[in-house]
Amino acid sequence: MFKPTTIKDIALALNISTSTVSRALRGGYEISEETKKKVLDYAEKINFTRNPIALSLKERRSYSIGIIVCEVANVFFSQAIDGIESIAYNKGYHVVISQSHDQYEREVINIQHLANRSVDGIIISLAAETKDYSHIEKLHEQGLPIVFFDRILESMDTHKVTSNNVKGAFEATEFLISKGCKKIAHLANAPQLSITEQRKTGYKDALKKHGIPFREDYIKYCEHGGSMQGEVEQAVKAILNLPEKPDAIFVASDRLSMACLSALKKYNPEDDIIVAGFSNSDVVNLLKPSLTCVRQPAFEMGRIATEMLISLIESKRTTEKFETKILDTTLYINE
Amino acid sequence: MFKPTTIKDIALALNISTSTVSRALRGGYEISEETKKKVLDYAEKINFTRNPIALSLKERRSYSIGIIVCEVANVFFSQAIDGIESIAYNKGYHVVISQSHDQYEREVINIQHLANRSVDGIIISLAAETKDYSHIEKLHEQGLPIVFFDRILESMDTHKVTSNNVKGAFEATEFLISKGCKKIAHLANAPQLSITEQRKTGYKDALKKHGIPFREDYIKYCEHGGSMQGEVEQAVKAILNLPEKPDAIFVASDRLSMACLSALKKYNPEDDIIVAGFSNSDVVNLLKPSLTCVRQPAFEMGRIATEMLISLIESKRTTEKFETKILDTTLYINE
DNA sequence: GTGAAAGCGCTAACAA
DNA sequence: TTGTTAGCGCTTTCAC
Repeated sequence: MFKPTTIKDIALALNISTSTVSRALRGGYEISEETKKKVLDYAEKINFTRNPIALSLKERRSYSIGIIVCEVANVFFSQAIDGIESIAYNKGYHVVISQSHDQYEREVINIQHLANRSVDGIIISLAAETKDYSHIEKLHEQGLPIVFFDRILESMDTHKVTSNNVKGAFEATEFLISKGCKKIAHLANAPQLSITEQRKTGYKDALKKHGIPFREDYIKYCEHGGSMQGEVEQAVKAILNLPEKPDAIFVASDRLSMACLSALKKYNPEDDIIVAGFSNSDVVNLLKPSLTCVRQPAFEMGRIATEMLISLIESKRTTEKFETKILDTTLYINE
Repeated sequence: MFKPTTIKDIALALNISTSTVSRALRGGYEISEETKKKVLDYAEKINFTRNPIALSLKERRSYSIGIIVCEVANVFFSQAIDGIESIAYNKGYHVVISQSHDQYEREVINIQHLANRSVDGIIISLAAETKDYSHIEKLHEQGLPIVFFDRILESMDTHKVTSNNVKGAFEATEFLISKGCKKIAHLANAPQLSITEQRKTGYKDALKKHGIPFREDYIKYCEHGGSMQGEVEQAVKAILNLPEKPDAIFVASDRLSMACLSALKKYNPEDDIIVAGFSNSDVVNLLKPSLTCVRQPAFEMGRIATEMLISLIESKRTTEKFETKILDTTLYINE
């Protein structure tokens, strides 16, 4: 069996008490340089590290933060994770990643699992399916620090980080209009998501500015964020079968964008539809059909969310003022 | 502060002892149905879960497994993670993911962090940079269960899972030959990786079978697995500048494949080079230049590795017989 | 069938 | 400056 050494072993070996060892180890005040050095040297020699589990139990915190995203196989989220890690590491926190796969049930299980003090706080981007938020609200009321990013819960009073979805969507749509498109469909994420509403607003604003009438039937939603088999294909087919076939599609997410291109390749060999959409993919310049994309500052969003979370965790006062940071997107044109 | 309820609270509320509560909660023998029901109902009502940290301390195990990959933003690894999760969840284990970013230093830090009993075992795919394995060997000697997948450490006696890299590389290379290519370069990963050697072997075997002379200068290595800025571009340029310009490239990994296509698009507008390489990307059919790819059964590899690891963790006997599973790849042709 | 008590590894009063 | 002790939340002998 894997049996690590404990401070007791050190105490025994050095013939001192465990509390002395403990004090020496934690940089300690109230301890002679001599004993301290002795302990540190020995600890170094046997490659000792304190048992983080015992530490957690004692200090009632784990120095780890939980993060819940729909999936890591999504460049936006993996970049955000890198941003989160970059801060967390420096501040001595460990990062525990879990995936909801856009399913409500998985989100509930994961958050429960993380919560019960196996993490000190949570950074979350909601699952597409989630409509009921009580599992999160309950924890929040109990005092668990929670920071939202990307897909946020507007109604909850805590820190939030998003990108400027309205503006991003506006620019993408306006780009399509500038290309001469007049019949612009919108392939959207689940309607209950914050980002869906925001991106839809930007889309509508752009249409309005350019005098193009908005038509509700030009929007097709993917209730499961595109994670359900055939979901996106269905939606794209529906768009292609619209009474007046669109000449462009504005797509609301990375996953949807890729699936949309695949579907178009399959069902629209004429290749007469221009696509613009949210995507942080790094191979976007290699794609055909091509994709003009709205890029979110994912890494930066992750950084900021983590700074916010750690500040929540480490602040004694519960009366911190909460803020919502909105970061700008950039349009990356591919033709 | 976040203050979860404990069995003590339940005991107090129900006016019984903590040990009784504990017994009831864990399905217990030696307990009356009546008390058991009472406790269970109450626990249910207040949505109680046992503190996993206290449990870990007591049982000397965490019911969590650590996994170290170079990066999650890589379809092969994210699929493998999904496979790992699928088994781990069912067996009651939590999954802790960390990324080495192909850096030796990060790998060491991560594995140390995971090891000290905050996980019960580790599944690892080595970082491209890693040449010294003592950080892993030490833990292994101490009895920490370790399973390798993908990039394995041949010399360590433990369970391993890989795909049939030799065969996969052979098929990809043979495909290029079947297309009439005679000057096939090889864009390779770091030379110390197990997969690099294996894929190179398959490549050489195919050349040999078809009477094409192997030339060492046709192989370009990426020491950092492509994670270093400009690394792949350099290598591709070197390939393009070979005295006899190649008519095909066999690429050794997903990340390298994408970067290679980007570089080709930029530096080889003639588009007269056929590329085949390892990749599990799901957008591969949308790429231009196109990429014929060798797909690894990532999900399955993750599943198997996890089953192996959990069997190691749960077996009392240290004298288990170790095995190396080799799974077949499939060639996915794109033209 | 149930409770009291010890202990997992560590820290932090409190004593000495 | 150092040691003794209690306790973090839970399980598990050992009594009753």
